[in-house]
Amino acid sequence: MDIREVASRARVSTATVSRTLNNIPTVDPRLARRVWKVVNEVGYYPNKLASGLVSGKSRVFGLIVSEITNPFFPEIVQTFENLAVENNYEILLTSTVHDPRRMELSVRRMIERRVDGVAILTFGMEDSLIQHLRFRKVPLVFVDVGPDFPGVSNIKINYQSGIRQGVQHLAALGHRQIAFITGPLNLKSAQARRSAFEKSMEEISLVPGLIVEGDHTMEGGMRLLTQLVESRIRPTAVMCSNDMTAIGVMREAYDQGINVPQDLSVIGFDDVRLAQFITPPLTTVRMSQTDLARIAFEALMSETERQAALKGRVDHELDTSLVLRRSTARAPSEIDTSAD
Amino acid sequence: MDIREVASRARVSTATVSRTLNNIPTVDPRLARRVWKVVNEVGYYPNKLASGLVSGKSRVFGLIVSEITNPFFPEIVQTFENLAVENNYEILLTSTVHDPRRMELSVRRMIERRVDGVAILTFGMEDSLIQHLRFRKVPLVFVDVGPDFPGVSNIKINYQSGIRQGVQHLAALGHRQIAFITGPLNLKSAQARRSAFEKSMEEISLVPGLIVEGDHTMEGGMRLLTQLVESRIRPTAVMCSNDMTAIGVMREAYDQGINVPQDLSVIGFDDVRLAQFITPPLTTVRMSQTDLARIAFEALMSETERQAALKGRVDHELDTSLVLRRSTARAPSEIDTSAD
DNA sequence: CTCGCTGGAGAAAGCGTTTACTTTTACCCA
DNA sequence: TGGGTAAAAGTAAACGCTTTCTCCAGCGAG
Repeated sequence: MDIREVASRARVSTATVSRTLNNIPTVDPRLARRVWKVVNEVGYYPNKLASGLVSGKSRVFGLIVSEITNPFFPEIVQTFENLAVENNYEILLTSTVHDPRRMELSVRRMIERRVDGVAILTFGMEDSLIQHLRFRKVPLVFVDVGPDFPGVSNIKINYQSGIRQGVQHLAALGHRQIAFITGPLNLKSAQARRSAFEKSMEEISLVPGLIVEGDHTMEGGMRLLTQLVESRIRPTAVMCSNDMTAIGVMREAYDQGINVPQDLSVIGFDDVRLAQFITPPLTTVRMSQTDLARIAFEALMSETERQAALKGRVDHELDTSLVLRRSTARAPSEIDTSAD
Repeated sequence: MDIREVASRARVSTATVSRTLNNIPTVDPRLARRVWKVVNEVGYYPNKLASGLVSGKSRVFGLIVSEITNPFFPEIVQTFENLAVENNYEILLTSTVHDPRRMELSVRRMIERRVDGVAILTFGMEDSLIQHLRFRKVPLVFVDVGPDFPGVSNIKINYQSGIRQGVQHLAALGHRQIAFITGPLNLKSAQARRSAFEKSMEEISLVPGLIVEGDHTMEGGMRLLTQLVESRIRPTAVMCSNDMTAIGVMREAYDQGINVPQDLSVIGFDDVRLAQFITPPLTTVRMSQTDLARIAFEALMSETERQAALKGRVDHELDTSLVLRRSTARAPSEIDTSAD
């Protein structure tokens, strides 16, 4: 069943069928009705491969993530898909699983399918790969790390705001010894979070002395908690560069009989969905995944719809903010002090 | 840059280029080398829309899930994607979010993109929608609920094996009052799990008296734990129809000061990734998501490659089994008894 | 030496749309 | 009534590949 069949049954040309289906307003309503009737009767579904081929727009957006199983991404993918259906796009989901070969394959797949734009939500993408996409004038959107080129947008995360709130929240609860477990420091985003922590501490005259490098995994969190606990000055609170680390910290604390939050307050980062599911529910800095996805999608849309002439780099902002749950409490030392 | 350009630069015909790219063995190695050289030099990426159009195979598999954010699915999607890249497919991911309109859209999108097969991992798909796909001879694979038609495969889950292990594990720990929180009973899979529980209990002469209907959410688990705890006979262990319910149970137990596993043992179902992340790590019945994905993908592949003539319904089996973690322990009543 | 094969390469016909261009139709005004 | 114009419908040429079919060269056998 193709457009010609529909055309002949509706006694019109294929052009008219095409125009009808695409809601071009110049077609006579009576003809349009005839076309729609046939379309519904025979269950005609236009072939997007064909229309993409001739129109030059596939109506597919690429979405490159590092790992689909990373709890940070499902929410993003879901939101992206919601927006896609709303706007008649499909999404081509690709993961790099931290493998350079897969990264390369990702961009190859995107190009071969002729996507109309790509959101790159993974860190550490080779510049040369990006050039392949730029060379073909594919609209791009990055978070944090986008290169400074026309046609590529960038979503700037405001790490400072949320992390400051976290630090001040802890300080208000009487914590002075606040540790910070960073992410892998080759990641720009991890560096930015650490800097935000340092700055926030210094703002209120606390010294950010207890900073250790983690790796954004639960195992890392577990390992580093034991390390922190054994260190000379033992922290009463620990902030983490992401939620998985915080979850590892809490798990190890539980195993060592350290009570969260009574003995130790912990704050995460990201506000991954499962932060609500653990016990106690994790106080964390939210970087809204749905907002992130929406910004990325809309950046792609507007860049795609825009005529080639005035393509420019557009920056977007995403704020972060603390969400209070139950993994933070008054510092234990406070009580000690008052007991002295 | 298209195939003609490559052909002329390599001084061969487009047919030869096409054959070279598709590894058709009949092309002279010297010509092939010339072609590859040009392909690499100019960075030629064939247009899959065009090749899909003419060959009639898009090399895309559809994957319909209920919600991408449901912790059950990310692992499946990831595995599916891994297999897809290995075999030169793409995946068209679609979620129904429990909305009939989205379901309809899902199948429409699949058809319009001319997918080569669809894995339907969501429950309660309208039969009429499925007909649309069957009508177009799209290979289909279901889990549990596939209709009995040629060309549609079905993955049968063996709920009994894992659930029996769970029950016997609890019994061996001295539990007699074992509750079961079901899923929404309009789901076939939830019914099957309940039946498996009943049967497993009866096998060892325990009465499956404490069965309550849940909804596969954490909130449901929380609500039903309080209900169970207040009931006439209080269970010492509870098995749940899925992990989210179990997590809700554990959370509520924590809030009520009930110690897991000392006061209450809990067993989940699915072995969702985050089951390892909570405290204590959840003992649960594994239904391997990677195996499920692999079976589904391979079913689609073999059905797609198979010549139309001998298409038949193929059934596949997926086993379940208990994975021991730390949410189960000796029944508290045992201790009481021995103290008497 | 010619005939018949065979294997490899090229020519060209689509695949199912969109869209630029052409034709038809209808209407209005001189 | 005729000609001009604008709007709507139709014609047909792409889009970038695959694949069938044709062609040609080379080779062995009669």
